[in-house]
Amino acid sequence: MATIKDVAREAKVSVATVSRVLNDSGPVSDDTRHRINEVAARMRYVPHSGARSLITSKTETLGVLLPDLYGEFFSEVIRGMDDTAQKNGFHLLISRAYADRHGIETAIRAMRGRVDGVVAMSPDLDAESLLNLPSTIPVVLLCSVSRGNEIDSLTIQNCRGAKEMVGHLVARGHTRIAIIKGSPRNYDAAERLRGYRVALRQAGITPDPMLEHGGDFTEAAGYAAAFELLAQRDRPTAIFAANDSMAIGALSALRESGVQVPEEMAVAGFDDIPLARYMDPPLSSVHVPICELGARAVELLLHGITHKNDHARRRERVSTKLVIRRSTGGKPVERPPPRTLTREIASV
Amino acid sequence: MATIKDVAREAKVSVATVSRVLNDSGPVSDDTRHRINEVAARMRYVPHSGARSLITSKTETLGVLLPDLYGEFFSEVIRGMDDTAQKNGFHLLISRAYADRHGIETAIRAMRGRVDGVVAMSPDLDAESLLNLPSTIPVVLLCSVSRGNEIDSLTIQNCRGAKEMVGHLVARGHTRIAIIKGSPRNYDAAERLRGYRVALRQAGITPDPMLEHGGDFTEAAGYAAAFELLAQRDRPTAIFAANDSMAIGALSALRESGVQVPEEMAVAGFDDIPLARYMDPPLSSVHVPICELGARAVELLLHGITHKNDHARRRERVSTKLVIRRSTGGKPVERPPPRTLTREIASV
DNA sequence: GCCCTCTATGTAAACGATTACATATTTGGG
DNA sequence: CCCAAATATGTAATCGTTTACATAGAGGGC
Repeated sequence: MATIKDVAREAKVSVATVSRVLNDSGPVSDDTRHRINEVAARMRYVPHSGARSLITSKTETLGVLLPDLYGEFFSEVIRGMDDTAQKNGFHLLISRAYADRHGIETAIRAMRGRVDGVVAMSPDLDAESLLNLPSTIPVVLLCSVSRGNEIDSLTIQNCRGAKEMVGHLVARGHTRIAIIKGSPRNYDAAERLRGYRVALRQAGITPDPMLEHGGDFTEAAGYAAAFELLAQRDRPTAIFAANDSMAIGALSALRESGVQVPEEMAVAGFDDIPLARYMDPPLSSVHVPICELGARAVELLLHGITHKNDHARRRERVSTKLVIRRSTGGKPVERPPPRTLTREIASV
Repeated sequence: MATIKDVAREAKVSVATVSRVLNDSGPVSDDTRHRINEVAARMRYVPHSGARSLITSKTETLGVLLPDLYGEFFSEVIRGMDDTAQKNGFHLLISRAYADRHGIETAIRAMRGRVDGVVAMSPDLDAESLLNLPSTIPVVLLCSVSRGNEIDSLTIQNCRGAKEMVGHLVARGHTRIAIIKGSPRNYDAAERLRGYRVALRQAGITPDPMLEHGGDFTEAAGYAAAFELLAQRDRPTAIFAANDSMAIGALSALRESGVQVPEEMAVAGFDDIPLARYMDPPLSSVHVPICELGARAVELLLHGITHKNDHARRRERVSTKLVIRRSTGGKPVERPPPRTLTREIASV
């Protein structure tokens, strides 16, 4: 593979001049500049990033630490991150890591020298264990906060979103509203549960432990939970699932049980994954701009990297939006946006 | 940040000895070994990977080039890749790139020096344009083949899978079977279409162009396509969608149109995403082991990296499995696997 | 007791870039 | 026409590793 020396030799200049052309630093005559560019292109020269990072102590790479993620969320958050990173000339080094202290620390160590900063998604509530990270590099915490710690963090407006959704159910006359909770030690799950309780209290309803059912964000969990809720003596009239996957599982269970949605049971989710509107009935949900979440996380991180010194630590929150569809008996029918494909759409 | 020199000074040895301990190369007395390990741990020393890769010309990082991907596929394929990579001490540098020649080439160039090999997913049919890549590093092509080229490739058994599904529909008595095709220039889409046609011909049915409807793998496309197919004079009795997302869109459209599935119209998908079984009715599909696909791709790549010289080029294919549920009027009800959560499941 | 072979360690040269500093050439003002 | 300033280019140190080679004891066979 061609090195800068090869290019220099071929163009009959010194390596310094080649470097100047490539980085556009220092003065070079137009003549030499063109010659060097031509030679570099011809030889398909690409600077060795390792060598470069050795001397500049910059890698132009961001580390991304993710826990085990379910479909839509994973791809969307990475999409947002990658777009923003690429726009700024950065690469993404992605790694799945156990969300516990040891896992994250190991992963961050393994990345030292490879990255200029890290976005760590650790929805685990133990985030405060990240307190004394060997945080010699900037870190942005995604979907969790580090108590009392000097780490940037970015979270979803979980509590507000849940509050609004439950408020909507209350407004529609429901008083026995169940929740299918998210994974036990999960930050998002905890916040959504909090929002649920706050909304109930605000409506003068005392949260009933029997109506708070465990879950783990999977369809299977929602499916199982719905059966159990149905079997209760004093059955709820509405189910708020902490994410869409569980809501979809619940819908499936209700269907099998012959329970009409939304007439006999209203169902709501959280996340507003693309599929939500294609459910039967279309699922009311709390829209989360996942892509923007990723984008913003990278922006925060990049800011932390460039302004390493005078970078005030921040905590940001991306806002959610209530999306009401038929599963809560909301608006009539929301049609998916028409799309013209091979032929015109005839009968919509 | 601590360097090898710092450790050497602190442990009162030369850098060579430290290096030997860290890489377990060459003889070192137990005494010094322990001392160095202790010092290194205390100082939180981590070797600078750039410097290391400079001299060893290994980065222990794999590049992953992905096109715009939809949810489930994306996360699963990365899960498989990351697991296998981590097991072998490798990192993943992930980048989304336009699937065309220019995009891939640019992306691969940008990765030079950063990675030891690349998994490029370019479902675009133009894959043969990758012929004369500056392929100085091993490349594995995912979900596409490079015609006549010396590049490893790994694909899904699309044709066989589609054939089996359409065969199943035929076996159930359908003769007018429509297909909602995938994205126009997509390899998987083309192969699934081919399987569809082969199956029809084997059943003595001549493929009807009117029954081959365009699509692009999105729910919206399936939704729109279903309406159009319904509006046809000689309506099909079964719809085979080239992926599950479109099948789900189609189900939604059929529901709105008051068409009974599977009685009036059978529906089948491809991919078997987790949601498929929670649809109404549960969706028959062709199961694709996406995670394994990613894992196998990395295995192939790692083999290509270690046996750079005597590595015979390969083309592999991961096999699919027919999963029949109610949407094609198949078996009775397939229950999701029971899951024990907070409480025991009572009434399943 | 000598020499050879291990074992343990150190020295210094790479690897491929960037960049401060030095040098050579041109330009222009007086 | 001379000198300073600006422009163009080269030289060499440096970043943090690995590793071939050199060196120095220690042990053992004769």
